[in-house]
Amino acid sequence: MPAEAAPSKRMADIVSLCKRRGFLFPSSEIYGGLNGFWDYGPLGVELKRNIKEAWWRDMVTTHNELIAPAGAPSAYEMVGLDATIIMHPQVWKCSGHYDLFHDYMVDCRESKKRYRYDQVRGRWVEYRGERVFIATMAEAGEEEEETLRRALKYFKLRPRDAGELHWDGPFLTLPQVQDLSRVLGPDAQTVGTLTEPREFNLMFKTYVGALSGEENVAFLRPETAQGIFVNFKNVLDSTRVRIPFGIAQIGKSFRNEITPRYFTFRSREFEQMEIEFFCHPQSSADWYRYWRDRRMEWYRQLGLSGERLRLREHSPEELSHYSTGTADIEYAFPFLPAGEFGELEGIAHRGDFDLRSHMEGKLDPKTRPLQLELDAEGKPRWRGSGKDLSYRDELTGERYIPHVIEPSAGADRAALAFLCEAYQEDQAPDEHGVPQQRIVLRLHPRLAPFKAAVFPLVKKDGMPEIAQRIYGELKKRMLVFYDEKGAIGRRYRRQDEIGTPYCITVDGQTLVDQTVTIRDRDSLRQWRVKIDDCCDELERLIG
RNA sequence: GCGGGUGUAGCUCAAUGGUAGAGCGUCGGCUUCCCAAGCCGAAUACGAGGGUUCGAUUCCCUUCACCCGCUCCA
Repeated sequence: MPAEAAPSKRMADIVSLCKRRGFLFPSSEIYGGLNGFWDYGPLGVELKRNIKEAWWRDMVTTHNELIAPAGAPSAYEMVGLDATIIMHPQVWKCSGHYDLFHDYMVDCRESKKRYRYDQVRGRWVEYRGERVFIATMAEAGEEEEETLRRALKYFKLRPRDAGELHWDGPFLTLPQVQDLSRVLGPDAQTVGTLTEPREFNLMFKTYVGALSGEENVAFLRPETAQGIFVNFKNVLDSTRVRIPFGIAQIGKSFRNEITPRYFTFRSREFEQMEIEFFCHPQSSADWYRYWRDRRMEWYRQLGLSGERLRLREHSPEELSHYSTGTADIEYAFPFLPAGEFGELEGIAHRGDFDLRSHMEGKLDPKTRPLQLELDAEGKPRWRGSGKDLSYRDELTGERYIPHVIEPSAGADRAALAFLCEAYQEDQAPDEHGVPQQRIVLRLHPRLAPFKAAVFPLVKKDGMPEIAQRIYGELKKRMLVFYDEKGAIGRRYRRQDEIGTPYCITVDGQTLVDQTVTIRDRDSLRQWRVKIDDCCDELERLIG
């Protein structure tokens, strides 16, 4: 193995290749680009399509509902869905995204930290005529001690002088404080460093209809999952599926990320590949384990087999309150510091939180068992649809609200991981047998943009005509590339750099015995096959 | 959002207060060759806006984008 380049260098090389070869471009680049948005070029779109198609094929179309796959508790059904990007605003209120993605934040000019407006708490204190609101982010049990400590420090007093401080009133949250100029920020030394609260809306807002007003505000979906939940009953009523079954969806989602970063890793517009798998509460834990392992295996089989891929089970503290299990499939992207991993996919046991929230109204995820979230007047914070989203088992007569296992993958992150994993610089001999550096994308043949390239060895003796005929035949079955320009070695290298797994070359012997060579990208091995067998051979190799 | 860095051809880089060079790549031609670098030729660039100046790619300001460190991360 050649020594790996430094992470940032390696990532820069990958970004450069993506640009050079047409995998990825900055969005609207001629106008200077747009932060958090990326376009897929001619090769990138093929790669991403192949990823999505592999996922859809493996999860949906080739799934046999008559047989329990290895590791699955039972056989199950899978169907697809394609919901809209803009949905009824109430969807996001009941899903929790509206509250969660709709924060007011204050910034501290001194500490450069940012806080959620409603999470900053503190209390008024007075000392020798100066009245200051000591703010803190400390935990509930520690806030008393913390504010005392910081008040003493602010007034330059010793602990034994604590009695001279006059505390005024109970703990308040920042929204209850009128004048931010007298607030000592949670990490500040001087007062009045907090900015006025500013709205941070992580959902993209738009308006339905020609008139814009608060009446017809809508949001671009921040996840595809909700389209599945709100169609749960439609799917049940129209397809005869029975639990356990899954609904799969691929589609764009939008999040107004505060800090888009790391190439396409954290983009504001991105594509998700999600399954909501509905099952009986009693078997949900088994299904969770099945999906977790199944999804991990999917990445492995498509080439993320090394130790850069890992499965990380969330610790109990990390879990949503209603979830009994969540695992992330993570990849050690080269742009991350050594030892750090970035999420490719999350597999979450979501219980009945989503269906019940859309049924009864938004549930409070902090309650257990889950209860309706109430507003200050004791009324439901967000009303549900009121529709019955429970399921009746026709055989047993049992009626229940299914539990949900959610494998949620990022298509762009997968594309990026496959690119990073595939990118290698190795040595290949030149025409004099001298090793030369070679850039090669060792993409899995299923994912490679071009499955093969077809070359005439030289541009004479009828070789181009034969090669073009082969190209025409292959083109009917797969994406292939034709090239007759320049030295043969150079043509091989060009294909190596874009991950084409096989090259078919028409040479002198072809004219004699109607065979061509097939050259393997990774081993550089060549063998001969009959022209007529070319296509079958390739399809066998690609699998 | 804060701090630091960067921005010149498709890519990687260079030079310069008097409008820019190279390597690779690309295209055309020669070569007809099984793993890029043999020959000839060609095209293509100062992120955007403003200011200073006789003149700005160069200096200043603003802005945008990318990278690094914070912050955020459902």
